[in-house]
Amino acid sequence: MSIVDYETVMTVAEQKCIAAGIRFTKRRKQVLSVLIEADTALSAYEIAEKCNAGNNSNMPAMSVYRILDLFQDQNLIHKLDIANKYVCCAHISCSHEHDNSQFLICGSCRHVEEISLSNDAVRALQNAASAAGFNAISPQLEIKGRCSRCEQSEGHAIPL
Amino acid sequence: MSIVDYETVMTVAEQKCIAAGIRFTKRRKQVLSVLIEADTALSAYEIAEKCNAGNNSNMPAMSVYRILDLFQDQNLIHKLDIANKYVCCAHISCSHEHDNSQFLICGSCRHVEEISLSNDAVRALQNAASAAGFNAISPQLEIKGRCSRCEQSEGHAIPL
DNA sequence: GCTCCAATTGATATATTGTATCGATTCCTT
DNA sequence: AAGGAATCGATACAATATATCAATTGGAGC
Repeated sequence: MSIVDYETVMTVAEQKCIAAGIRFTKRRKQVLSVLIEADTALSAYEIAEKCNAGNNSNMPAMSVYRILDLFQDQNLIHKLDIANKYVCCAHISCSHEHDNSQFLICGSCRHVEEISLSNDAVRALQNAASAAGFNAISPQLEIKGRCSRCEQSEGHAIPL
Repeated sequence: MSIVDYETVMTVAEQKCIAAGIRFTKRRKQVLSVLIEADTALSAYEIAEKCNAGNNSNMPAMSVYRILDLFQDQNLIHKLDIANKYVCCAHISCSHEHDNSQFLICGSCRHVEEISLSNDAVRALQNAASAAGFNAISPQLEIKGRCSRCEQSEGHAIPL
């Protein structure tokens, strides 16, 4: 994140929560705020730490997990299963709906790009899955890789 | 697994280990054996349990992790990062080399299919990655879904 | 404003997955 | 048989995640 306007995202998030009949509390604002400002994926415990950095706040990891679950239900954030980390949805403030998400995750610096695959590519995956007896596949795809920054500093020494 | 001939796989694995200058010990045979006979992905601790079921064997989880690392280096097994579970490579006894692997993972029953994507599909993914600044992507792709068996018994009630 | 109820949070315990470390043992080479 | 590397045993601990139940908060209706 950090490309998108902070205020816009917070506002849209609040509206989404209200529309869903849940509260956009101080705790929840804190968590979302941390994720918006992060430029990498964060673990639940890292989010808790950042919430507690400096302030007099005391955010237990437990609460973070609860809030993360809730935000996932609202499609405000995504969990990256291959990294056990969480990112803010890059499309919160877009007007159009996104019913699928693809992520590129840098194995070195954990930087994450949320991309959009072509319909052809998605269809090719779905066809391959169907052929193997999986008609339903997850709308979320996670691809591990190495971002150009890390590739330059590391070369090809470290395998993916 | 369990489609492929048990003996063949064990023999090939032993040869691979010898060729790599490492031993194919009793412990290692036990672990590989469990993975060959499993029809789902297993966690390290599940593997340890299965090794210890019935027998007088005492396989510590620690040893399982060590052995899993070693087998991964030899490309005999794969770790499914989105599930934190391990599967036997479906191509151990194939003669040709496999430098990439794609997995379909059933979120309900954990059944795993190791598939081969078309070159076109792989290229489409790589192009999308490059466009986002990731020139190097992992040769392993994991796709969550629901196998036809579970789809029939569950319907579409449970989201992916 | 007050009350009641549901939503939210606090607090603690515990499960699951994985890594670090170091000494003991095994096994191959010479 | 001895030396040394590979393997294993044992213990500790870190990181991620879930379960549970009591306490608190915040609105809706009176």
